[in-house]
Amino acid sequence: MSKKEQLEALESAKNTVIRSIAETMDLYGVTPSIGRLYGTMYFRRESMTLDEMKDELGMSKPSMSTAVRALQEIDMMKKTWSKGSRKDQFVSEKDFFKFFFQFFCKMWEREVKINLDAINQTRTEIKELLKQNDLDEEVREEAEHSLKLITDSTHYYYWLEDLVKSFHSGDIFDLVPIPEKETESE
Amino acid sequence: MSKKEQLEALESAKNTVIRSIAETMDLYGVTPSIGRLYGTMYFRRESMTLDEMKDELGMSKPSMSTAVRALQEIDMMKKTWSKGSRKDQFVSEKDFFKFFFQFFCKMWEREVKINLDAINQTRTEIKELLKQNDLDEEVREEAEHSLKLITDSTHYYYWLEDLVKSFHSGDIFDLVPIPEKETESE
DNA sequence: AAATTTGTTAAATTTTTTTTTAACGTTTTG
DNA sequence: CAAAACGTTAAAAAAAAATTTAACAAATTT
Repeated sequence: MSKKEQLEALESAKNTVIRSIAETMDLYGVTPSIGRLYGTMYFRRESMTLDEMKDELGMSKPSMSTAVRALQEIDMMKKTWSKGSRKDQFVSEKDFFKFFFQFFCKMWEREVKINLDAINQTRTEIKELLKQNDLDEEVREEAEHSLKLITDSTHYYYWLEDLVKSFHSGDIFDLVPIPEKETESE
Repeated sequence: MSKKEQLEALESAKNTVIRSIAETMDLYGVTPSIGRLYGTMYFRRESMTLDEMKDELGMSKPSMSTAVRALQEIDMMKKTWSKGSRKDQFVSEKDFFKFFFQFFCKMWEREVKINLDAINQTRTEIKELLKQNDLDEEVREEAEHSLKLITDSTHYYYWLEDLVKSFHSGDIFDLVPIPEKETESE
């Protein structure tokens, strides 16, 4: 078996994982191309430049530029200080735990903030409406139902906030411990 | 203030929350239209038919049909047995806790399964390659690196599996308790 | 059994998103 | 300081996704 064939066998084996990573990354809101880029870089020890990426994936440089930015936004890629080269260098985040916590905390915090803001505003408005003394009975009943519904839902958002805290603090590992190594990330 | 104006004020107040729900639901992989449908139905006490939905949102019936299916897939909507009507009736899931657990458990289980399957296959292939006695040194080193990388990553997937278990069992509530009511869901 | 209702699938259209090519501004190098 | 390299933005093209209209199949009613 020639060296070339050996390399091809290795590449083929790695591609299975690259594809599965790209496939499941749709859950993190990235496109298949971006997922493929991450999967490719996941196996790299050294950093890559935009030009290397575009050659590797057979895509344009602006696409790589935007893909890299998208991956940086969800903390799956970091710009690393270029040694000799004047080009930007990037490395993939290989610690899935780190990624997991950063991603979901950010996601849930956004969900809590946007919805609690809206709920608070709506609650104020409904309470204002309920003050009206000429309020139609049907409207009042409807308004009270809506008010109760969103007020109840705040419990969920507060709970989500607490969950994020337990992720940030690392308390989650008391409940679900990490089997071995990789504990000392971040 | 006329009854009509009162109703409009209430609708306007509710719309703030409907919009915020629709906005954050992109995190759950649904389109804005589907998010708006869910937000609309969230405030409804009674079930809705496809025709009522299409009138309410000003969209076509096939769109409602597919939207409802998408929401059912992420457990945000249920078909409810029609009383008098022969049309299908649907109600939104209003318990966000229930939704949260069903959604993320399903999501994470899928991620674990797809990636562990791929990793196992790739591990077998790389180990097979490493058995070759005429293996080029550079290829061997590269193969061993890849093998170590994916083997380490299994710890993450096993941990994710455990996390899902603690969600399913309810153990998560020992760590992050629910403030008040809504505890007895599912 | 014919006609109607209901939900879904199929095809066509529209809209949105992704990707590329071209152009630009900044920095570096000679 | 001119020329080249680099990353990004802008505009155009291509691809993908969402939406609608049309057609269909199953069930129900008359």
